[in-house]
Amino acid sequence: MARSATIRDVASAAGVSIAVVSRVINPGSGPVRAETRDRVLAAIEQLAYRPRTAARELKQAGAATTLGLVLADVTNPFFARLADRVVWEARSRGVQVLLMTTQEDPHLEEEALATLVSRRVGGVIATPTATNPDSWARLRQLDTNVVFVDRSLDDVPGAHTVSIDNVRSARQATEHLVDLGHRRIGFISGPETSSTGRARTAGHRAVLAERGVEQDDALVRHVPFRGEQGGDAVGALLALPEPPTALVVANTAQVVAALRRLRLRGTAVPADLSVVVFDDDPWTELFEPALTIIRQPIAMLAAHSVELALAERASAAEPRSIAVEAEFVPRASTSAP
Amino acid sequence: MARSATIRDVASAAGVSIAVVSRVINPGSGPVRAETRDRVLAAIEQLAYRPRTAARELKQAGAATTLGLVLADVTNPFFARLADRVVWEARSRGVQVLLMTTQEDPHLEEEALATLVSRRVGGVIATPTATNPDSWARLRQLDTNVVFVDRSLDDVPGAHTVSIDNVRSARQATEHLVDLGHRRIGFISGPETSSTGRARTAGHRAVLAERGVEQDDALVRHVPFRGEQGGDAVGALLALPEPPTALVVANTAQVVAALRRLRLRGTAVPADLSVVVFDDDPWTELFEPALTIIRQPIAMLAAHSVELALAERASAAEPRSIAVEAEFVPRASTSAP
DNA sequence: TTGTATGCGTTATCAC
DNA sequence: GTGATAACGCATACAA
Repeated sequence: MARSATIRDVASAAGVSIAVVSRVINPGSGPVRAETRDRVLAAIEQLAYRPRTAARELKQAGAATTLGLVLADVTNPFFARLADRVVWEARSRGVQVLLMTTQEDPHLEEEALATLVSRRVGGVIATPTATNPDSWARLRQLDTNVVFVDRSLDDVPGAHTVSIDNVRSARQATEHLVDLGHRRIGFISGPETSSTGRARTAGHRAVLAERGVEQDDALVRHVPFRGEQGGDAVGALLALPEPPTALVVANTAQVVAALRRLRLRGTAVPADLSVVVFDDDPWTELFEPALTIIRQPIAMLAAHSVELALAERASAAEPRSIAVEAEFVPRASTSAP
Repeated sequence: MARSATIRDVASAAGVSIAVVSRVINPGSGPVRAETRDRVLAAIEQLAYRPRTAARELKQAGAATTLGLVLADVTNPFFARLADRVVWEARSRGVQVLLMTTQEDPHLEEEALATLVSRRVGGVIATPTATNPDSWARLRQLDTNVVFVDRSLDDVPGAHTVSIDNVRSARQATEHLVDLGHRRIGFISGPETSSTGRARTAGHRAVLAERGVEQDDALVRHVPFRGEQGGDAVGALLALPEPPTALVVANTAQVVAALRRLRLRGTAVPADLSVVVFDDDPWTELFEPALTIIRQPIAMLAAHSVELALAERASAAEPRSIAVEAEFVPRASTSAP
């Protein structure tokens, strides 16, 4: 309850000036006699003094004690695990993470960015929902590092991007199915406005073309990241006059919804339908049958993101685009048609 | 790149003093002529001015613009969903959330608390790992609201607690199984040092006593929240000379590990073993057989936690202990032995 | 209704 | 080695 100790309290308790205390707190910022330092440290200990972050941030503008993490939805296990790793990486560098969620709502995203601006965070890592050009621009204008992870958006100059090689992973999934003999492959992907959605369908289509498999646009479904439309897409695909014999769920956010629909319909996997999924949760292995998955190297995504977000902010720095390799894990949910 | 606008820039651009700008920014803090306000707002807009949070926090000490959320592990879906709701509740009050994880490591927890102290957060919501008496005390000493959620620890005077009624929920699970005819019920719970672990085993034991079912300490396993010991506990229970015919996994963090072991052993559920689980993830319904669960009202836990964490800090305020009701959801994983 | 001046807790620049 | 002192950006008591 007593007003907490300030640098001044420590100074007078140790019988020195605040300048000396400051030097003790920030080693290397100036000379302090060993004996004096000990006295100061004792006073600090005794008063339980902790320098106020707010004051520090105010003083040294370029601080970077905080990182903004703007996720669509922490409920999604993929994002949750990403958050976990980001927090870990940041902490190991003495940086804290401000977590915000957009629920895929551009308005909320805008709001999040505004507060991030107010806070002058060192950098922001985000799964962008929409191009809020003004907001992102304002952030960049403050010379804040912007890192898009998992997804990315065009039209945001200067933003870094970290994701898996989506074209390649989609290729692997489709190749796997084509090799098994499938010719009609349903593909549920993210919105076409998202780089992720575009890349994954592109990889898929490329393989079909190379293998001479007939393309049918009705088999490719672009589904929003949020909501239950993953289930509807499954329903629509299976209701087709010539339904698919295999399915790739390439929209991480919709995996559970899609599988729930499958279970509900009593569709036998892989007997009636082979399934590959872009998601790696412990439960995908517990699922019956164990699911064939694309495993994203989440720790690596986080490491690169934090690295870029906390980089020395040279405004001229070339925006980087990092693609890490995902792992294809064949399990029991895929078989010959 | 240009140094971002300050209140002074706005003032001179609008041809007024900074005091006026401040009043415009904080409505209700003083009178401003409508016409003047418009001019100021225009300048703010034009300069893309945003007041710096650091400066505000420094000035008004009681601010509460930030909330600390100290979780054991965001990878755990239960905590992830809790985080999601906490962020939501906080945001709706204009408060941001600083996310930190302890990985059940007292040392990391201590570190997290230290930085929270430096930041003078409005309150902290935590799933405490160990009693770091000094750390928690220092926090309370700063008149910071401390809310323990899900678990709680004794020895931390002044801390609020929000959780489900663990005794009651454990009772329901055990009653359900006893009603089905089970007499040997395995019980995997959290550490005995955690209030959660104690309450759940207490509820379990109370029912056995009431129903005249023989108690066997070998059937009750206390397992740490972190690691793979949930699986080992399952193995140990099934290796008993007289193995259980039913199992309650009352350690939310160990649910997946326990089930994985079950799956690995090929134990038939519920034929060989009925299973009740303290966890409500979408996938518990997708699991084969669909799991009988205790559904925790996560949104409510979050709402109460944020409420308490952001409450007016009257240091004399009575520490509150809120218990909300969980829902028992019988599904296919439980049957007569 | 508006403006001036002071302080919040630090860091950093100088003299000493 | 150490100590005054001036910012940092904002809110506010008080004067005008």
